[in-house]
Amino acid sequence: MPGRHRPMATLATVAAAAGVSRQTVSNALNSPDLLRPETLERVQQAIDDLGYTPNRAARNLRTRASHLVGLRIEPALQGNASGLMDRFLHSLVESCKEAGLHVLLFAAEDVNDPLDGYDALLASAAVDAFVVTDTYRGNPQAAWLEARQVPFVAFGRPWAEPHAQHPWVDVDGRAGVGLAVEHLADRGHERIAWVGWQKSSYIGEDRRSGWLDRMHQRGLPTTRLSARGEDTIEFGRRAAHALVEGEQPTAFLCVSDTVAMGVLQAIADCGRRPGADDVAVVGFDDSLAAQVIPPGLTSVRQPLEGVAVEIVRLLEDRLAMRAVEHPHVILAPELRVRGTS
Amino acid sequence: MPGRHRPMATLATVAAAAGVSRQTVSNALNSPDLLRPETLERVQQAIDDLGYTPNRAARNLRTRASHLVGLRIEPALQGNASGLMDRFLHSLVESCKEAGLHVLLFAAEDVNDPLDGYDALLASAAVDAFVVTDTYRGNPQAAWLEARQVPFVAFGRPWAEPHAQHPWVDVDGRAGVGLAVEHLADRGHERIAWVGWQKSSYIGEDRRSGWLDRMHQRGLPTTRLSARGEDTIEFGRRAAHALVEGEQPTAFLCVSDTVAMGVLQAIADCGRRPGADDVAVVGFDDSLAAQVIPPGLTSVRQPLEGVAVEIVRLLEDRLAMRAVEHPHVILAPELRVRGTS
DNA sequence: GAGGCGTCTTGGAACGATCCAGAGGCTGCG
DNA sequence: CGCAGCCTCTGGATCGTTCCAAGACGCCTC
Repeated sequence: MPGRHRPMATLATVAAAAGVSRQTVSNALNSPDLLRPETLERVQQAIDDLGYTPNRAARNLRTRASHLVGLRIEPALQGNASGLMDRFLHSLVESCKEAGLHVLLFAAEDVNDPLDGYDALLASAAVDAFVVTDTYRGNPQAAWLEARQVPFVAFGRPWAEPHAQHPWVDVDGRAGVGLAVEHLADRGHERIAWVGWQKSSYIGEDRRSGWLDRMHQRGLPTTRLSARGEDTIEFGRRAAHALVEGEQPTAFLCVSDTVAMGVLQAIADCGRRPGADDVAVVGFDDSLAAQVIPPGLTSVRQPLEGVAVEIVRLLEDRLAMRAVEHPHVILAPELRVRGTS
Repeated sequence: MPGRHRPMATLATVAAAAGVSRQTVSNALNSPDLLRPETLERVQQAIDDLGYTPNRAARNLRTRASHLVGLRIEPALQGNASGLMDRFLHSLVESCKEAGLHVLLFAAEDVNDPLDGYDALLASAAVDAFVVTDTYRGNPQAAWLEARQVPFVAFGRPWAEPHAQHPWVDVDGRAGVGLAVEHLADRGHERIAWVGWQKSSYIGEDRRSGWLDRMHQRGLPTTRLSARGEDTIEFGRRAAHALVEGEQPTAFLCVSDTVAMGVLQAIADCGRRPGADDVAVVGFDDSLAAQVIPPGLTSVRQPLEGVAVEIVRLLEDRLAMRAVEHPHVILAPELRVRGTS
């Protein structure tokens, strides 16, 4: 690194300038109430004059804390995750800032190993904690991190082990879909179809249960109104065509915006226009595409800003070693109503 | 931070275990060729046995380098930037990993101050370098950072000062649009309209020049075939309607996917189908929406992976204080052909 | 066999902060 | 007046690594 114009000020420099000892300067920063006001001001003056900022590395070494939070960045998925991650990341960085933390991104050597990458950062004490995001495919990370007593918070429930004790924050997909059912039913729709993911997807089944339960609650039919498949446009299209040939639903509730795009195509194939012509479509994720496609896709929006806030809150508890009784937060999404419904 | 099960191994621990001095262990890691093979192996064995990893903070303190690269994350924009950032970030993290660097995200207190946030990280020696991304609105950061001799690389040319000497990497928007003109002309289109951003946008004018020049080169008309406005769907729609009423272009070349979405809507308004019906549309950015909207929007794709690689390469030069003669890289985008053309 | 050289190894110092124990001045109480 | 106790401030030690200068050792040469 090229040298600075002035040699960087240190505690000792400031101490000399203020005519006090190093420790006094340190106290001025970390426990100002220990100083006599007069001394404090003198030290402050010296700090300002010299433009002093504590050296991170030295502080980290001594306090054994880096105030960095590691986040493993997953390969950009083609579909739904893209765009979501953007929003989440920004909120997370913002929330971390409030807490005096920074976000350190890292990537795995081996993408398929969900543990890869964590170890290295941990062993070198480069980060204090982690935010774990890809819990949807099981969460070996949680067990691994917990065994090592590493502070971390997961975005996403431990579906496979519902009683896991580690802190997590998640979005109530089920409630979100429930909202959508309400919305559609209020507009007079009765045959509301579900276009979802495979049974093996915990998240997919959670969202589906929101549809199923609310439909039953309102006394609406669900038989032969449900399709399941992968998260692709193509699947959405095929599923919609099949459903139309069957029970002729008037509304399609989709597990993701990607699938919803396929459904929209299928409707266009039939020469009908969603929103008008008595056909409604609702997606999930409020992706950019949902906002952009005419006439605007109604979609369930995840409160990622809130998720970030809660994650950081739990992280702070954990870092401060405050025991929290039930460190689990489920946030309700909201419905963004647009032209397709 | 909660204590580990075993107290973390240190250089001294390893040295004791291997029966050598601290320095020898350090050499085993940093300049293994200084050691006799036999000694090296013994040390290696001890390192493996104890699961030793050098402590980052201590190393940072001693070497005055953090191997962290700061990236200021901007508020998620509604439009084109979203999704792009995702792709870029991932590539950057990946490239940084190759170089032994990590990416540290930070946010500004005051979003409107382009310098905010850099100072704090710099003064505390938390990062070694920066990647600066928002050069499109002028780049006071570049001047500021350069004055402080801080290593950094910009993503985006210094439009306002073309001869600035700091390293930067950019995408050749002009060439990308040129590609699109070729593509459309090859398909027989002659009246190809430009739907772009305001004259005040450097990037917008750069892209437009690609259209203008290539059109002239091929002897195609451009008068009354150009519209300029803001980056919204609504503008795209209005502009397309106006153009259709005028010169009746058969193809629309758009400065962004967002604008292109508006153009697509306008075409649908007229009851025609892009791709079929002799109307073509091309966008810019290859956003998620472009991939998802039927029948697929042809779009210019920025080589963000390549951008990240080049940025890190320049960053390494800079960090190693290697003088590079002309530290500027312009990468060519490619055209993703889809249904709309 | 002494001197010189190269290879390998060593202990001490330094990076810049915080922790710790204790010194000095002041007040208040017996 | 003496002493405990509080407040304020100090100097030394420490975190774990790398830099530095010098020591130990073996080998070659004269």
